[in-house]
Amino acid sequence: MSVLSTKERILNTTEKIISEIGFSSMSLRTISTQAKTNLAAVNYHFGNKEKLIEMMLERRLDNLFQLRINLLDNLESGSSQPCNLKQVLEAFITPALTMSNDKHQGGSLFMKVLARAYAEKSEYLHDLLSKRYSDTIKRFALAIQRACPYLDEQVVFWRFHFIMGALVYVMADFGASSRTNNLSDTEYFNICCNELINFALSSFSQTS
Amino acid sequence: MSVLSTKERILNTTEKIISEIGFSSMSLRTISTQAKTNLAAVNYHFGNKEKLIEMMLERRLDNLFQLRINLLDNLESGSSQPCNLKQVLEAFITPALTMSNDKHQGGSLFMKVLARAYAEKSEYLHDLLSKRYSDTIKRFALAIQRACPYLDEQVVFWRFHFIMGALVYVMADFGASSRTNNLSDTEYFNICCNELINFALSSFSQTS
DNA sequence: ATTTTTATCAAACAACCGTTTGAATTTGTA
DNA sequence: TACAAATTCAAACGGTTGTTTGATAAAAAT
Repeated sequence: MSVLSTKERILNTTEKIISEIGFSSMSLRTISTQAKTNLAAVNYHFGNKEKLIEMMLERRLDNLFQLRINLLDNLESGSSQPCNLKQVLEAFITPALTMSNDKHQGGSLFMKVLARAYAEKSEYLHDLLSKRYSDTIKRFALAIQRACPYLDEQVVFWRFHFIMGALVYVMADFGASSRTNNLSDTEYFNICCNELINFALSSFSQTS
Repeated sequence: MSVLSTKERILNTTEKIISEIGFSSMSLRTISTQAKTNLAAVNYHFGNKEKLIEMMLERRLDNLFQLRINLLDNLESGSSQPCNLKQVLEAFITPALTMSNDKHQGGSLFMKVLARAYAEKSEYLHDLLSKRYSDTIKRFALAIQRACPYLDEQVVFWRFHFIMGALVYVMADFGASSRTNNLSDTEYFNICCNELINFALSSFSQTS
C-alpha cells in the first residue's frame, strides 16, 4: 500500500485526477492533497506542473508503443511478404485496449488520460507523438498499405486516422452510458476489443 | 458588421474562444474583451458562465439535429422499405461536415466546440444529448440496422458509435497536421466528407 | 418632458491558481 | 553520536478566476 514513494503517489494521483476532470481543470492542490503529501512536494520532485505532466505521459507511452512495436516486429520477422491485415490492426489496437483493461498497474486510468490529451490537443502529447512515436505510426500505416494494395495510399491514410479516432473515442469510455448492465468490466472490454478490430478490418475492405 | 447585439457578439466570441482553447481554459474576461464589451455584461445577459455555455450549445445543436432529421424523413417517406445504407450515413454525417465547412454562419467554429465538448465530457452536452437528441440517434441506429439485416444488432450499435468517434475526431481537425498544403479548406472538407462516408459505408460491409 | 426600464461600465470581492521561501523534520552517512 | 543531505511542511507571494455592486448612460414608455 503505502510503500509507494511520494513521487510515485503524485504520478499515480495525477493520472487519476486528469482521467477524471481533464488537464486544464486539474490543480496541484487537489493532486497533493489526494496523494497525501504537501503542495510544495510537487514542485520539489518535478520542478513545475508542466514537467509533472510530461513525466506522467512518458512513463506510460514508452510502454504502450513498445508493445505495439514488439507485435509488429514479430509479424514482419522471417518474411518479406505483406502481413495479414487483421494481425496488423490487432498489433496496433490490442496494446491500447489491454492497457485500458489493466487495473493493477493503473493503465486503465492512463488510457483515459491519453484520450483527454488527444481531445484537448495537449501540446505535451502532440510534441511527444510527432517527435518520438511518429516513426512507429508510419510503420503501421505502411504495413496496412502493403496488406491492402487494392486501396489508394491516401485512402489508407484517412481510414487509419479514422480508426485512431474511434480508438480514442472508445478509450475515453464514451460508450459507457449505453453499456449493458450485466457485463463485467473484463467482458465489456473483451467485446469492445473484438468489435473494434472487426470494425477496423471491415473498414479496410474493398468498396464497390 | 457591428449590427450584432451584445448578446450575439458574446455568443459568437464564446464559440470562437472555446473552439481555440477549450471549455475549461476559457475565461469570461477574454470573451468580454474580444466581444468588445464589459465583463459584467456576460453575467447581465446570461446569468452565469454555465448558462452562457448552455445557450451557446443549444443555439446550434437544434439546427444540426433538425438537418439530420429532415434528411432521414425524406429517405423514409413514401416507402416502408429499408433505406439505402449510404444515404442513411450521409444523412447523419453530411450535416455535421456541412456545418464544419460553413464559415459565414460560424458553424465551422461550432463543430470544433462540439468536438471539444465530447472530448472534455461536458456535462452540459451529455445532458443535452441524452435528453433531447437520443431519440434521433436511436432512429438512425434503427435505420442502419434495417439496411444491414446481415449484421447483428449489437454490431451495428458498436460500429455506429465508432463512426461517431471518427466523426468527432475529424471535426476536431486532428488530421490538420497532415493536411496537404496545396488544398483549400473547401477542397479539404469535401475530400474529408467523401472519405468519411466511404469509410463508414465500408465498415458496415459484411465481414467473413 | 419626465419617468421607468434596460444596458453598460469600472471597481471591488472572495476564492483559487502555480510557485517560492525558509524553517522543521526525516533520512543517510561518516 | 554528530554531521550533512534529502525531504516535508505551513505560510505567503502575485496573478487570474467568476461573480457582485453601485454608479452611469442609453432607450423606451408614459
